[in-house]
Amino acid sequence: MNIDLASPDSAPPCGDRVAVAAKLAALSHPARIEILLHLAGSEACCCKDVVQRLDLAQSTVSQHLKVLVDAGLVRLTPERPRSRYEVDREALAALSGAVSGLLLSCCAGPHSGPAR
Amino acid sequence: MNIDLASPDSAPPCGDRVAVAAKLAALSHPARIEILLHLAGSEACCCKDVVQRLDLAQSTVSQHLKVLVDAGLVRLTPERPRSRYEVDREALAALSGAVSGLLLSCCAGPHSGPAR
DNA sequence: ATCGTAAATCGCCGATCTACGATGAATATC
DNA sequence: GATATTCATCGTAGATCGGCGATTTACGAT
Repeated sequence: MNIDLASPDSAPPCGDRVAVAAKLAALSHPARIEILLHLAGSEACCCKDVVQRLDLAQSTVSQHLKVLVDAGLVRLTPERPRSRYEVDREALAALSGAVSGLLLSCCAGPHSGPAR
Repeated sequence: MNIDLASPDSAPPCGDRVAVAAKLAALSHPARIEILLHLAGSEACCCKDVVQRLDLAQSTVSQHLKVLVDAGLVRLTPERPRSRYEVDREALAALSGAVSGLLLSCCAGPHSGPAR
């Protein structure tokens, strides 16, 4: 019943705690953070680039990429010679805002929360 | 957490990513997000409070709290009648900053340097 | 037609997570 | 002492994750 309606910032209310948790789960693996940073560092790159950089098997990297794509943090363009992966910068910015909103609201103290 | 990422050849913070990933893993469960918000809403509260709020078994809640404590997001004062849990606001603020920095740096584009 | 490459998928395993009930320890209270 | 409360821990079952090799798919090139 703790549905905070008065979300201060632009962050949408609470129904997305599950959604935020899902995206954070996608981010909660060092290899995937590494992949994200690598993708962000280049315009777009293919699976093999990531494999070479990460010292993981190709199948493993493909799985990690899939996790990121499924979470909506990375966009996949399945072109034929080689697929192109690129970070979804809007999604990352939105997630950044959501996480900050969540964490900072926890920092704010017992006053700001509607939980009472 | 088995992390053998490949070459630490990159100068940027790398042990850091593992630490951030670990904290995000602690946050990547809806129940733990809920717990964090609940703790943030009160000065300090005990396990039983959370149990009543979350409709989970006491042992399960205790486990979730332990995850949050181990991740350094919640402080535990094991007093004897009842232990006190409270959010570590500094840690949350720091994590917020780290995550924002990470995500926004990914948003910045093929940046730093002559990447084209 | 055959080969090689890039990527996705499958099957498998060990490890970890989530949840629960049961048990045990420490402290009040009667 | 007996009892109740609160919490941590143990053992468990089932699900999911992380990793790999092997296979499949879809091209392009020879």
